[in-house]
Order: sequence, then structure tokens, then C-alpha cells
Amino acid sequence: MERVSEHILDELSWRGLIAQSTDIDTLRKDLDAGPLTLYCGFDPTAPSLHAGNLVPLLMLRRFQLAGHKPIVLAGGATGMIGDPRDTGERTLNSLDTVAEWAGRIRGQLERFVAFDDRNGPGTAATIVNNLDWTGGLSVLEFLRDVGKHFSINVMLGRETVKRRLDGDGMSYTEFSYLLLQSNDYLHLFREYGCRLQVGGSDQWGNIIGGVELTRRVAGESVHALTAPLVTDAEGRKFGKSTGGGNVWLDPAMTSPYAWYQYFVNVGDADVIRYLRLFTFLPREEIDALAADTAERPHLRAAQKRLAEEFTTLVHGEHETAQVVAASQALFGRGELASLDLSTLDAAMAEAPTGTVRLADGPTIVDLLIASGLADSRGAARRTVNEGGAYVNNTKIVDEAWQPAKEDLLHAKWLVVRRGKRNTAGVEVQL
RNA sequence: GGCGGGUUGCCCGAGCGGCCAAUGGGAGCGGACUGUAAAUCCGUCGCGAAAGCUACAGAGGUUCGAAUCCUCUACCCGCCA
Repeated sequence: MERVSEHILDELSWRGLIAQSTDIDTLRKDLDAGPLTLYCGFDPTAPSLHAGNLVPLLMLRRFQLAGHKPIVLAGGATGMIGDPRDTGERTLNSLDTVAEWAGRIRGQLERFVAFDDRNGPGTAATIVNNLDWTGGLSVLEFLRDVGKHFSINVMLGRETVKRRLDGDGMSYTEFSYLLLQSNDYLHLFREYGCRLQVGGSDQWGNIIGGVELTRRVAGESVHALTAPLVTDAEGRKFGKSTGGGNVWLDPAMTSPYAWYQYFVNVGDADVIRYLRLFTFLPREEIDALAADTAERPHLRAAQKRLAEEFTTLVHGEHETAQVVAASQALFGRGELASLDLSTLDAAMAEAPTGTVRLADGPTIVDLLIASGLADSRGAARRTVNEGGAYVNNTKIVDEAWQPAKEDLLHAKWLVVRRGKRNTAGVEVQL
């Protein structure tokens, strides 16, 4: 697969991954001078990373593939403080919680970069936790060695700070977050010679803080590079638009099937951009998919490709093959009744499922609830009355409808659907 | 430490002691259109078949009756020291 590789910065540029940067020409020169060490941090603010976190994480991988050395940072320390956000003061998580989440997230982070030199000499990744150098720092050391280099005047000018001061205000704790992250950059510069920090564009201020600190303390000029925050065409924050919650990496929180379905359902207006952001497909291939989407949108070729690639990246090839097969079985044109048992069993293993006993005389309402497609009997009845309930692709309009033995696929399954795109299985016991 | 303001459903936000399960917006969900898309339009949106139950930070209280009044607790905000 050897091909003339384009410069990493050019690739990032056409992928739409560059929002802001410090002197990009100098950065280019430094990159060309040999393996550059760069880092990106991930705070444990939840038990799992979500899809949006993958933009900067994959950016590390892109740099590694281009022959540079990534440092992945789990924010065991910064996660105890909380990066200020616009909406208001965060509630502190307990130390145990942060430690547990940091551990889980570290495990996820490790899967996206190579810890050996397979991408070239000096490119083996390193994973660190900022608690290791921040935990033992005394207040006095911190205030003298770090705090003294920060101007309150400048900090007050930051957008987030301004917004918070206009709103609910901000605690000293969150106000200090910048110093911790800045100190991380300085530390990594000293320990590893790290000269580039990447992150989402919301991290720009924090990253620049580290750049400034490094310049003042070490007299060295290091780089910053941010990627745009991912939003959909409506400007909504990525991963929030469908079904409410976030799309998590942890398969226990978002099943691979649900993950795949989420991306298969991405709108035309977003899919090409997502392909650039979330996959490693070359430019020509993405352009071809863009043309495809323009000409034959109903085939959803780009969506399928995005979902496949991205599911493979996160859950592996085997799992992806399973969920693709399951999706085809459940959404395909073919008759559900013509699926053979093993295909059906496999599909049901991926989709959400529930169990019901025929002896209990379950109604459509019970099926919707058992399958998890409805949260309450009221919601289930509403679905039926709205004409959104299906069993084995047949619309059910009567709340009292009950499945008969003959309705069972392979004497065992009912495929229940709510609306057009929410399908689940119910295993029926006699 | 003092004084004042706030805490409402997934989010924002209105709410006269009874007519409040609580206006409105957004999100979500279903339908029509289509392509498991977008936009648009329509409907829906605590639990329960119903009686009724659970809800307006938490705990008490006043009242025939409270999200609305009082007390205490917790958290947030502002001003002063």
C-alpha cells in the first residue's frame, strides 16, 4: 500500500481538521525535521469516550501514521477540576469516580495508537496521566512556579470566562483549570520534548496557555493546532442529535449495532464531512462517494461506508460484519420470514431484544415494552394509535392485537418495529 | 460573618393558595412526503385502562386545599465585611 504520501498538514487541511494553529509554516518545518512529539489530553468526565472525542484522537493517529510520535494523556488530574464550560459550574466528581473513569478511558485511548515503532523509528506512542505529575504538586510550588506566569487580565478576557462572568459566575477551581493544562504541556515538553498539542477548537485557549507558559519558562516556541468542533449541518453538537444521548465507545453503553445505525442514519449534508473527519479513506474515494451521494442519494452508499469504516475502527471487523448483517436482515427488502434461523439468530444477537411468554397472552403493547422500543405502556399504546407499530413488518393498529403461534419466525422470534428505524427482537417462549 | 436573590419536567423557561401534571420554546417520539436523509406540515410528549398515583432541590409546618405561605437543611448567585 505504498503511495506517495502527502504532507500531513495538507491532509488535515483537506479533511477539514484544521481550525486554528500557531505559526503553521514553522510547524511544517518542524514536522519535516523528523519525528515530532505531540500530545492530546482527554479528561474523564464520563465513564467512556464518545464519538466526538475521536476527532482529536484520530488526529494523533494520523500524525503517527505520518511518522510522528503521539502522547495520549488521560486527565486524571484535570478531570478532578473540570474544564469550564459555558453553561455553568460543574459539580465535582468524587476522586474514586474520576480515578475509575480515567482508567476506563485510558483503556479506550490505548486502542487508537500504536505503542511500537511500526510506523517508523521513534513513533511509538506513550500514554500518560497528568495526575502523575500534578498529584504531588504543592500549592505553593504551583502558585510560584506556574501561577506567576499567568496574567489575570488575560484570563479574564477569555470567551468562556467572560460568558460565565455574565452568567452564573465561576469558581476559583474552574478558573484555575487553564493553569493545570498549561502545566501539562510544559511538563511534556520537558520530559518528552513534546512540541505540539492538538485538540478541539474549544481547547484553543487552554493550549495557547501551555504554549505561552513554555515560552516563558523554557524559552521555547511550541505549537498548537485545533480541529473544529464537530456539529451537524444544523450546528447541533455532534452526537446529540439522534435519540437524545451521546454515542459512546463503550459497547455496554452504546451497542455496536446502535453505533452503526447512528452513522448509517447521518444526513446527506453531513456524511461526506464525517467521512473526512472520522475515516482514513483517501481523498479520491471520499470524492467518489460524494458524487455517489449527489447522484444516487437513496442508495446511501456514503452513509453505509461511513458506518462500516467507523464501526470497524471502534469495534473491529468481526463485530462490524455482524452488525452489517443484522442491519441488512432487519432493514433489507427481503421478507423476514425467508431469513434462515441462523441469520435471524445472528441479527437478533446484535439488535436490542426482550423476552415474552406466549402463555401470558402478550399484546402488541407488551411486545413494544419487552423489546425496549417503548418506555411505558402509555407510550406503547400511543405508538400503536399513531400507526407506528409493526410486527414482522406488518403494521399493527389494534392495541389488543396478540401474536399467534403462526406469527413466530422459526417458532421463536418476533421482529418488532417502532416507526421506520427502530427495530428490535422479541424472543417468544411458549 | 452580614444582607439580598435563586433552585420547576430531558434542556431553557413561565407560574395568581384552589380552575396546575403545571403556559411557552427547544429536543425527543409517531404520521404524511422520501431514501433507515434533510426541509416542511400534522400529531404527540409523567405513570396508570381507569379510579388514582408520583412530581415543582430536601425535610418539616400553616391551610379544607400549596409548585405557590412559613421554618430548617443543602447547593448556586450577587452585594458588603
